[in-house]
Amino acid sequence: MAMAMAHQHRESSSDSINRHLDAGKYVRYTGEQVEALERVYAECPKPSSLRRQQLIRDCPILSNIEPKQINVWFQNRRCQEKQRKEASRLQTVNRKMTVMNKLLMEENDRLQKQVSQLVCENGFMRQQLHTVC
Amino acid sequence: MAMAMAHQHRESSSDSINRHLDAGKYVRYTGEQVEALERVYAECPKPSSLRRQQLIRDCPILSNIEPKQINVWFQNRRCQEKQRKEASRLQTVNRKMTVMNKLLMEENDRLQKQVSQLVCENGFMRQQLHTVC
DNA sequence: CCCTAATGAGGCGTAATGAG
DNA sequence: CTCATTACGCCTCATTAGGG
Repeated sequence: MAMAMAHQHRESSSDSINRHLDAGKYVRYTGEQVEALERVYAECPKPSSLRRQQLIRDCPILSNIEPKQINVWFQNRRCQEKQRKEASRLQTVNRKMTVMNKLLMEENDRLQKQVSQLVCENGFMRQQLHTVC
Repeated sequence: MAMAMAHQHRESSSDSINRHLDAGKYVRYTGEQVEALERVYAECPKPSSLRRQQLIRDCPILSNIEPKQINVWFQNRRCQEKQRKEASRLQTVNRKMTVMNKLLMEENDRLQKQVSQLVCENGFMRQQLHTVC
């Protein structure tokens, strides 16, 4: 019945490569492509349009990507870095604060004890002065 | 049973039918649409596929959106909330830590002064005891 | 630039199916 | 029957891409 039909093989003719070749708009770039782009990004996160065109020319791996897409890639890449950087900044600040907090509490404790000690000695001496006079 | 339903729906509205419908690709949903979706989201961030279909039926504003798109909307919405929540959590923790830190430093300061004071008194009395004996 | 819609990859749970 | 496999649906996550 319907259940049996359901398990017939569905025509999955959408290989990622075919998708790219026909009218499919959305493509994942290959590991190599991303790697190449990342290498450029590391040196220059904001390449000029000239630089981008050069990139496409020199790098055969990227030749099937449109200049506009390259531009979008860099925009998205910058955005991503910004977000990650902010997140990790907050994390770092957080960690440091935690450590600082701990140290302060320890110091606080130490001072508390010191105060008690001194107060104690103080009282003792005060008493001795009284008995002497 | 739920599976069977899902498959039936899959069969009835086959891929080929959907193809030409998503010819006009990327659309921003209107304020009203988003508002309606948000209202549902507030109560149920993860509606079942049945619930989503209901939603489309009851809500004329959403009738021109495909079930799949509704699903995508909820997925993206959940993702967004998660990110925002995490970010604001970190901010909050940070603020609290800052306050805590400040208080601790003040307390520390106070204790420092108290210690100096006590040490001073202490030295003085020690001297007095010496002169007396 | 920013926000967000759309897509692909990969993981998880489970119903269907086949082998023993 | 049980156990392993597998195909499917749904989810998250990261990524690509469209428009304001």
